[in-house]
Amino acid sequence: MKNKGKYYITTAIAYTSGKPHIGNSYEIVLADSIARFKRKDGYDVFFQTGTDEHGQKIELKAEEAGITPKEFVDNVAGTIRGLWDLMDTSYDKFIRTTDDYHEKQVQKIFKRLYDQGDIYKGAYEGMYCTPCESFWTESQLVDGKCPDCGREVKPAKEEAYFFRMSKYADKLIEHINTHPEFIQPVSRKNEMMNNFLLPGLQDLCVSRTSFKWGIPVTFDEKHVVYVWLDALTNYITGIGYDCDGNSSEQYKKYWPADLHLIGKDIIRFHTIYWPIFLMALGEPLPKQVFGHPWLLQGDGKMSKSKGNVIYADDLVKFFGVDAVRYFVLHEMPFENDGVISWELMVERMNSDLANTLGNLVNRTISMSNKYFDGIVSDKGVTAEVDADLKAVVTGTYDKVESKMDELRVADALTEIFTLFKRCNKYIDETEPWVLAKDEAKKDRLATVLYNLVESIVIGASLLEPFMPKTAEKIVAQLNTSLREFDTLKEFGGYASGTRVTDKPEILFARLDVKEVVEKAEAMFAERRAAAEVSEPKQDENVIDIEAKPEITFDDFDKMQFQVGEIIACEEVPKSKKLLCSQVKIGSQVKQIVSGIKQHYSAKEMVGKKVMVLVNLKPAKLAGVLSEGMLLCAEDADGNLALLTPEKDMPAGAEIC
RNA sequence: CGCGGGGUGGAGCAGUCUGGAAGCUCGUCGGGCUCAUAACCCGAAGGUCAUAGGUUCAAAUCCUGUCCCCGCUACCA
Repeated sequence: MKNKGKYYITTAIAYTSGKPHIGNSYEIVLADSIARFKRKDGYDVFFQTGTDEHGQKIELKAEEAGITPKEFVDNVAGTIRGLWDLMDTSYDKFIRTTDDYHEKQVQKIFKRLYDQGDIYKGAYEGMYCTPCESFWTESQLVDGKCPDCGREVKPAKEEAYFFRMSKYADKLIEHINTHPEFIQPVSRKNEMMNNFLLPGLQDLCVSRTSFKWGIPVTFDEKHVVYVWLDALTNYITGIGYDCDGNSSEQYKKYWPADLHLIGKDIIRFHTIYWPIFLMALGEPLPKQVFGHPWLLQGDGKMSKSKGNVIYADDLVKFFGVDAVRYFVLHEMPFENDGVISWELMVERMNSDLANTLGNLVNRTISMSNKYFDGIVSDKGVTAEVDADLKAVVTGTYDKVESKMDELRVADALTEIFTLFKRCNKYIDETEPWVLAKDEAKKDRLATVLYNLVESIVIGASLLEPFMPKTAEKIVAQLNTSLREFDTLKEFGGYASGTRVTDKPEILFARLDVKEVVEKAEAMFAERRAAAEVSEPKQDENVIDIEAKPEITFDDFDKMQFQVGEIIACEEVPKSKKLLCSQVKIGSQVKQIVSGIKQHYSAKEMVGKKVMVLVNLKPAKLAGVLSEGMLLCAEDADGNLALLTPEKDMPAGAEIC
């Protein structure tokens, strides 16, 4: 295979806040199939993946678990790496953002960008809600109050470091315009341009003081480096970038990356901030960023509380590694999200893997044994039908390669299965069992079987990057080895006279949908039960909420509660939650908007006597004026119940 | 009028950028075959491409309006 040059591919590094589900694991398999394909296709490939381990969320999770952040991420990073290995991925480097060399470089980079004026110290100004410890912009405020808790906010300043994005915006726009392949798929390019670049880039806050679990800024210890600046640089630190100019040979060879493979949700970071950071460092930009779609669970939302989250290792247990690889690669379309469900998984497994591929290999080997005692030889007795078979088989490599060039992995797989389907058809066309009955056609029969074996070997060789173990198994049964890509346009490489195995192994057994679904249900039920055990005393009937500060009687006395009678109620248009009620309180009628549509219909509200906070300052909700508040009790699941007097009381009665 | 994505035969999707005879896989029905994992091969039925208009010789594809679904955001008083 001639060397086609270097190819550096990366996945996004996985955030170590918890075990990734199948939707998150998809990316590594996709990247792996591309990396393996490129390697076989003559590229000098470097494939990097890893974990992103800093940030407030992790700090909190660790605290909940009662361990240090480092212990927490060590644990999760181990799980993630285990999953990647389970999926048989061939990464060359697994980087962790807590690795020494990485942290050191991030600190140097931060310092350098500061020294050269790209990062400056400023103040994050906004409205601050003390109890929530959150900053809000004017536009986020609701009626001048904290959108989270509704309490007063006050203007505040927090010292922070900012990156001068605006300085590089024009250069980036220019780059994107002159490199149409930079952002893939193209539809994302417009999104980035229209939403962020053209309206004008804001400077990015690149340091935090609100938590500790991050890389400290060397010259200002109160601050830690913003997670994205930390995380993105893994792509260069992982291969030996040095900020002082002493980068490794490896870095000089592989950078810039040929492909950053990422989820569509983080395209902004990779196509705007990351290139700008690189510009500031004077490094070349990655050649391509591909934002792949998501794999979603079809039968209901994945949720931990429902206990129906599918993990890669669950699927592997049921179907085996290669079947799972095949499924995620095949089912994932190019631009829109894909669906995964147990039913679809079984369907693919049965029709493609068991019927088309497994059965083809099995029947071919069986016939060779039955008719020739396992010896496969080319007797050179051809017929017209052979030409089309050979054309399809020898033409597949080009088709697969061109699909892979466009990163259309699912389509590439389909091309390979077209080859296998063509083989099945060939068996029907040549009818070996008929040939076998006629001694004079023995040589033709031998040739037919030879053609099949040869076709299967070529198909298996193309399949290797996607299903490595299966490809190996196939050629092992045929007593040969996988071919190099540059031989795949030639038909006839299989050594005539080779003996295939006499006991063909079933590659993929057919599965029963019902059985699989039942087993999956059982597994989820078990998982739910285990979760309940490990979280004891979450007593269903007792709810603890966060304590608020103590108040005085005077505080309490400021609030005026009265019984109100709802005399009319209607839904607020364009709103999912709001009902607008006319409430009679004494002699007056107030209009009150409440977020209870999901629990009460407008009709059943009418006539109820409820507890009302009367002297709340009026506010507009979804454009509708609300002059008070109906009081409700809320349980842990968010179910609401209106409070009504235990005995009938007249509208207007004071509650005290 | 918050932002974005989507609505293509029973199911899952492609095709939409760059208009030019509606395609793939599964399922269903009929036929063929028996080497094989009840697998394989052939054929058929089934779609007004959400909907209403417009541009065009020609629209799933471009433009406009409407309806519905899904994320995010959000009004949780």
